[in-house]
Amino acid sequence: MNNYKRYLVTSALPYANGPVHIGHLAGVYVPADVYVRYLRLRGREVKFIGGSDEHGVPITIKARKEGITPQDIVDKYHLIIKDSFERFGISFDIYSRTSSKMHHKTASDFFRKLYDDGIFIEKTTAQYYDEEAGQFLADRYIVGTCPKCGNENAYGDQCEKCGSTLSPTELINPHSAISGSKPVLHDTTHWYLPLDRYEPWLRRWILEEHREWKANVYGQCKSWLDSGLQPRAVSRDLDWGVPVPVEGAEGKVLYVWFDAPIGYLSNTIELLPNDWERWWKDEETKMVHFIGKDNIVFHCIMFPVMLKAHGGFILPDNVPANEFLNLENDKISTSRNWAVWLHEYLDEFPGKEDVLRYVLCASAPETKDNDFTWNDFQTRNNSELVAIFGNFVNRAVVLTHKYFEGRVPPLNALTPYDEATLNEMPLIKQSLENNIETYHFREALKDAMNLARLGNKYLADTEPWRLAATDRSRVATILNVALQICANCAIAFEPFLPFTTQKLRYILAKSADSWDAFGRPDILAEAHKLNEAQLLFDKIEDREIEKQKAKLKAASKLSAPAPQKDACTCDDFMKMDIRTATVLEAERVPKTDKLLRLKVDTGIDVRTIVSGIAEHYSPEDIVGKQICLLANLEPRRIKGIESQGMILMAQQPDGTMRTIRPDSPVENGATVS
RNA sequence: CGCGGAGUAGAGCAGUUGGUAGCUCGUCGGGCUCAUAACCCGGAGGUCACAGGUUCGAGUCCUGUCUCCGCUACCA
Repeated sequence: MNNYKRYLVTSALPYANGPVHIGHLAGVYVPADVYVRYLRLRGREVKFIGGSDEHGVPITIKARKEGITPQDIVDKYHLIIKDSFERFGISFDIYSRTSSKMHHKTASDFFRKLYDDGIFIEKTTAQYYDEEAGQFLADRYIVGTCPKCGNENAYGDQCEKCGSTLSPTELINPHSAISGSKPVLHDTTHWYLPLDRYEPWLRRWILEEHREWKANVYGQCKSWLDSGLQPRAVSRDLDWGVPVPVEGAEGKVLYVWFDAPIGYLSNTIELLPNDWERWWKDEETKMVHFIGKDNIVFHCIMFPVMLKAHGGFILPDNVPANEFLNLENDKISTSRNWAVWLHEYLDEFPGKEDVLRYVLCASAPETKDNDFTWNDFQTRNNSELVAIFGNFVNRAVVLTHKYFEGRVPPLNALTPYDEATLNEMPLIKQSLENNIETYHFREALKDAMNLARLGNKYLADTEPWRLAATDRSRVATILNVALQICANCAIAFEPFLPFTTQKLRYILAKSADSWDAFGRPDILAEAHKLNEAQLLFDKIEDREIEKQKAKLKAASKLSAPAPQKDACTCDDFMKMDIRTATVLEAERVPKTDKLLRLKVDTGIDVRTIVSGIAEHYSPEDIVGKQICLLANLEPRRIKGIESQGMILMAQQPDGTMRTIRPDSPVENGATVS
């Protein structure tokens, strides 16, 4: 199984339009770092490649919004990200960026090679163009009325109200989400990677030769392959990115998903300008991509096809994709600021890098989405790191200082129980190795913790403190065994908790051991002098946790009111006929989640209104209630029902809605101004 | 809508080829006192999402249903 000579490990390139948060860490960087640290410790040749992904539309939008250049954005976040990874101990051999010269050249050459080999299909299509902003619009940045349900805020690719998939040209009254202007259709030419031509090869490579891939990865690939692959555009009309290296392709750049994975290659070349080929072209190199589940198709379908089409490159041996981490029962969201940011954590919990590494690894979303809570963070620190691991080391070292002046006592006659305990260590080592090599990092970490548990149990069962006065020779043996377990912990935890093991080695006055020493009962020599005991971990108090919870809530845009809209004139407002009305009847619109069909008395007539409030009001709640109504809104058919007006609702930042109504009943049809 | 993943004790997870449901935390009881009131032992707690089916036997295989997540904005 292990005939590989070296390992090339990549982790998904974080997108440089925001800092790194715990979701990124748990999904990708912590497992990848554990893996490479383990490999290095075993003496394997390994390179760990990372970098920022700095191209793509969202960065240009963000820049426009903030009135700065895309380069300003990526410079800012690249630095924050790179710095926070370093402080957190993510041990990249290189952390570079896709805006680098090397990457531009590599990606450009890569594209050009495929172009010259006639791999691409060239197609000209009509796309919406925003003349005011001077750019073509991605589907998502075109907003208009859904032709199927009448929702005015449907996106160019999908209507979120009725869920139907759309193309931008189907939208009624389309307008640009960037400038608000009406987009026009312009012809544009793009290059497509014909994934379909590689389908038979992909089927064999993945479905037959890589059955060992994780269920989520394998299943997703199978699903894509079974539904048939389509050519995929690899260029975009945009002025931010790697220019398409073809005559007459001005104003076009490589699609960010074509460009980004090449970043792994560029960054390797940057790291090893004279030696990179060994890592990308030699069949004896094992390439592993650590990613999140949203990236599966790009790393398992697109990038391999790119590498295959280019020729001469090895392919990934495995793509261990993780699921997502939630935070306090809600999705992590950059835009809503619902996240724990790494750089802030590092500032607020100095010296506790390993606590976060531990918690994220112990509850990593390996098989399904998982939830990070601050309470869980505290519990894992206090009842696992402090109580099991830290406490065991402290007991062993304190006892040694107390009875043997801090020198490792001699190992005298072993009891069967001593031997059984020592024999456990190689078994734990074996299990830990198996788990890491099969990407089961949660279980591997549990193995390491079992070593500390073994130590605590050993001390409790042998009770050296009771024998101190009567059988010094026996106490010597017990403490020798306990200290050997400590020394083993210093190796076992090294991939997971590098800061802690460094501290532990200091306490043991020991330089780093190789992995081969793990499992051995004689790592520490007799009479070896230890340093003073110090605590590996500190308890985390309730108030620190409460502080974080409060901070999260306060920072989240959930609690921030929406910003003020652009100014409007009095005339604009007076055009609207807002009046009071009473709900006479209400019923759910079948097969919808959000819609209620209401019959209301407006004072001038009784009319039907379809309103998207079913998630906030049940029909019984609202019948008989007085409400305010925008009466002269153009009628619109929603789910086949004509809606003659709109009910005024107050929407809170968390999305919940309440009706607006007079504080005491008024006559129906009273005008509101 | 479709496709993929997930649904196992209060919480977080493991259950490989079908053969007595396990682990960690929490909880309750006991022990110990070297240790950051930490540690060790024991108990309680599960109709393995739901409904059918195959089988001597199903958490595991088959069929159907429900819920969450992804593919589909920000984003791992």
